Amino acid sequence: MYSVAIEDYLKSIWKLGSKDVGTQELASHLDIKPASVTKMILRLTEMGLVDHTPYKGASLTRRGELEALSVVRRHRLLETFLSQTLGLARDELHVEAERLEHALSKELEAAIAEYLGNPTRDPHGHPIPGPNGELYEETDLPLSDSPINMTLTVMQVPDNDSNILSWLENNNIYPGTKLKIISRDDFDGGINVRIGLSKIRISSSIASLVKISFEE
Amino acid sequence: MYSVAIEDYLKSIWKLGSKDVGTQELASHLDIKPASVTKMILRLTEMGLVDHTPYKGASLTRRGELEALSVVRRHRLLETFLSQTLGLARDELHVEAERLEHALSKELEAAIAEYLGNPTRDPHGHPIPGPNGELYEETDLPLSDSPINMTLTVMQVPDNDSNILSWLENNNIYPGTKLKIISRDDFDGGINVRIGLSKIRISSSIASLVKISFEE
DNA sequence: TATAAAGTTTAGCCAAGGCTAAACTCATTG
DNA sequence: CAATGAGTTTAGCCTTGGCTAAACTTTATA
Repeated sequence: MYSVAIEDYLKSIWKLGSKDVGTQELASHLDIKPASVTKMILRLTEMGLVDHTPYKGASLTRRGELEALSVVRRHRLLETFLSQTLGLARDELHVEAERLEHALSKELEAAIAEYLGNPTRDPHGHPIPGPNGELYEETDLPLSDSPINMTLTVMQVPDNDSNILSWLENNNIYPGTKLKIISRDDFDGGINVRIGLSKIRISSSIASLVKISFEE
Repeated sequence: MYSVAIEDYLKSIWKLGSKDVGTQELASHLDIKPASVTKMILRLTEMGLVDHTPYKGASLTRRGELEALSVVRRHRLLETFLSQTLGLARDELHVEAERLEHALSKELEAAIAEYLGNPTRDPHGHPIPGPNGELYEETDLPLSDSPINMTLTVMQVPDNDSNILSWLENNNIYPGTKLKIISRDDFDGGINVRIGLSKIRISSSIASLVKISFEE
């Protein structure tokens, strides 16, 4: 069993992408100082969870990646479970799962997955890694890059910003929502969309966090 | 928010009774060394959670007691929740709740309590403290001290020993079970009981951990 | 009542995981 | 191509919460 701190580091590196992650980038993501990150990265390298090139950055080894996926799996299963059983709102899920994920045994993880019918998406539409780190190919596209005048299905909303999330919720945007882009504003990339009968404008920064697919 | 370690100390002191708890007793309950306990007790005293008389023992202050009750509440709510939703067996509950209890926010605690209809007993029959530390009077009696030839209702089984617990379960002894003591063996205090159609013998050590009431 | 045993505390060590301040690297860019 | 500034690392410190070994109390017993 790895410590909470180690699990958080691995999860953060995983979220920040497959390429080398910089010390500062990681530090701000974890809300700690760069010097602390360097120290921990050395330990993680020692443990074989991370590859580190000084002054360049760090990336997960296969072992580190599997551990990160395990944390992400627990997180997303918990979000799904809390949503289904307690009916927590989408914008409350993240913060609760964030702490519980570190206290979930393999057995309880399995029981929850079983109870939920082994879901592959959490309530935000994010894919849930399998018990051995299997993660299906992501084909969802950012709404900000999507074509005009096609019917799009929202597949994912962000999970970690409850302000954005409740704004989206209030505008009926969540996984499953159908919408159509009417036009794009040149000056700032904001888009105007139709959802059912209403039209709303979505800023490009938010639109880049919403993922869609073209399927029915 | 107190650390996991502090919550565990307070819970242990609470479980070990209202009188002064000795260093060694606490150490063995927490499975750490006495010297470590002394050090932590000094910190807890400093924090106003514990009263300590050197070479005599420690007891909870009111603040410490309230915090302990909060941990116990979370633990027992979690056991109840995991039992209800996932159908975990009574002997699996304790160990899972033991880690989750430290990661439960006030909000989630409230949501779970609400979902369960504010239960006052957990699946082992132990009373669940209220949100402000309210704990109703315990009137349950150890089975080992109970009178012969009366119909008794099992109210509580232990929560922390899965061996005993699964033995009891296999013999249909759990909260709600009706039974009658047929006789008591003088030589070791073991008792012979009738449960429905079957008769079994219960050792005095186990019988002292099962609590009953005389109600219907 | 002196002393041994049992229990408690103190002193000092260690690892984890933060921090600040200072030193170092590296990619610019004048 | 030297210098500057951004980013990274090192050095050294701190707290938490364990540990062992040694010192100290208290209690029980001879």
